[in-house]
Amino acid sequence: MANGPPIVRTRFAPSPTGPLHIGGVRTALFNYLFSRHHGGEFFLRIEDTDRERSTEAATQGIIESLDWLDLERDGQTVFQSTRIGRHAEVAGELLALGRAYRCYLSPAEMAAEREQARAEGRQWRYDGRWRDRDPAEAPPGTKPAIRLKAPRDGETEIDDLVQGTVRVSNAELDDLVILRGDGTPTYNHSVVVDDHDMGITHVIRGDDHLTNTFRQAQIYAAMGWDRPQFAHLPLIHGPDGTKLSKRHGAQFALEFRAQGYLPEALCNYLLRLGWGHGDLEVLGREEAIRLFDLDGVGRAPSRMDYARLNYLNGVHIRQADDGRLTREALERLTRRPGLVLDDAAAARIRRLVPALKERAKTLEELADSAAFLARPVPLPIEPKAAALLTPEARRMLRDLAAALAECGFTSEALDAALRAFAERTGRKLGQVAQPLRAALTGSTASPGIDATLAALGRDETLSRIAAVAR
RNA sequence: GUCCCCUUCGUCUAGAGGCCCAGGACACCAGCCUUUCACGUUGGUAACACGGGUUCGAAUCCCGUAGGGGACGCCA
Repeated sequence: MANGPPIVRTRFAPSPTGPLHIGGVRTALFNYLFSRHHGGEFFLRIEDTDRERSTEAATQGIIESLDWLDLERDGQTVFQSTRIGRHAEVAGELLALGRAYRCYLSPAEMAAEREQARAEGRQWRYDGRWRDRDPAEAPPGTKPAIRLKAPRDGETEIDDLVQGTVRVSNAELDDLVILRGDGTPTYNHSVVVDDHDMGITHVIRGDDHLTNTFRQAQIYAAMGWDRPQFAHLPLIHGPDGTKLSKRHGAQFALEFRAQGYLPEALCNYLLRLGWGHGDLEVLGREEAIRLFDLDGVGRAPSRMDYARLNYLNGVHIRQADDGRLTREALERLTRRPGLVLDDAAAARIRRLVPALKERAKTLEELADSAAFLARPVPLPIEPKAAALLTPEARRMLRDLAAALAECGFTSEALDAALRAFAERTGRKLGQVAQPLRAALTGSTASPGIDATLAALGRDETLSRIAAVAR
């Protein structure tokens, strides 16, 4: 490829006013995948011009979220607040060009008019009263805002890569403020200036920005700048079709992490939510980059389906590296009371993870199912498990312990030993395995009993049996 | 209220005029596998919002209706 600017340059531009929302994650993901698919670049820009609501903690949370999801950025993070001088400069150019003007209508007056209009059931729209008025008539002491001289006739049209051609009559759009009375830029203005200066070629964002795009298009036009391509992604709703909220479940990236979702599973889920490629359901990062494009994105909003996310998380857990899963389980278990996480326990967990991961939907479940391996004797026994430990079963376990003391502790040898013991004592395998499982795990559910025994090792096994045997 | 957008199984989607009395996946139900729980596997229930056109033929094109969403700030 020759030198020169990349064909594709995208950005994710959140405002740091709270945790990164699942909708934002998907926007970031699509921007990332699109740029990577086309061999382009992906930037992060923090839109922190609202000093009141922006926080450093939120910025850190966004970065931490993106890092967790492995959405790697190019270049330095851009902080919009550092660019307000440039925003003002462009506003000045617009003024000089005669494409903008000072408006002395005070915010208080405007609010009053708006209130009045609402009371009368009308929509208030700025009438452009300061467009051609002599600034000499300005009321003293009012700091003017700068408004764009928006076209009044015709229509503004955008060719959206997802939504198709959308147009609106210019009569619907009033002269928007680009610079406030205090000299700070408004959102629509700073976005345009930054996207232009950063050389952004594709603006991929939530559908809630679609109508902003018309106003932004007018700024591009006034400055004589080329517009980037736009792609507006449909929003994500809660399972019931209403706005996703706390009562539906996790909604922030780091909440999903805390609940034990793998980043690749969340990305897989979000990718397939609102995008499809034939019958493909399970995709890793490489494949996603290879196949993703905007023409596969649907136009209708979609609902969050936690059950499906659980399924995909299970699939990715089963595909995940055992060492990684062991570390995850261990880390989660250190936060739980009543466990002894010494080297021996860690080794037991490491041995059983290959079997445990087959049945876990989340890392929390994985940790749950591994916890018994780190529990000191005597184990707490669940009621259903206790019911299996009848006097007869306890006597059987005493005899079984003798057999196990002689046995090699590999799954194969243990399986053979158990079958032999069952046959010799005239029991079905289940009649041996279930009480044994109860004694070893305190539960009625665990991986195969042979693998469980092998993971525990001889000493721990015999000690656990001794605690309940008669 | 005004403007813009959307509408295939409960959910995510495949489908770009005949391959579709609509395919896949999750969820759900039943069977199989089995030492438990999972996994896996086999089968099943289940959708083109509605009404008009256009066409030999429409889930696919057009128009209406209904429903849903978004935007209407000197917030982002």
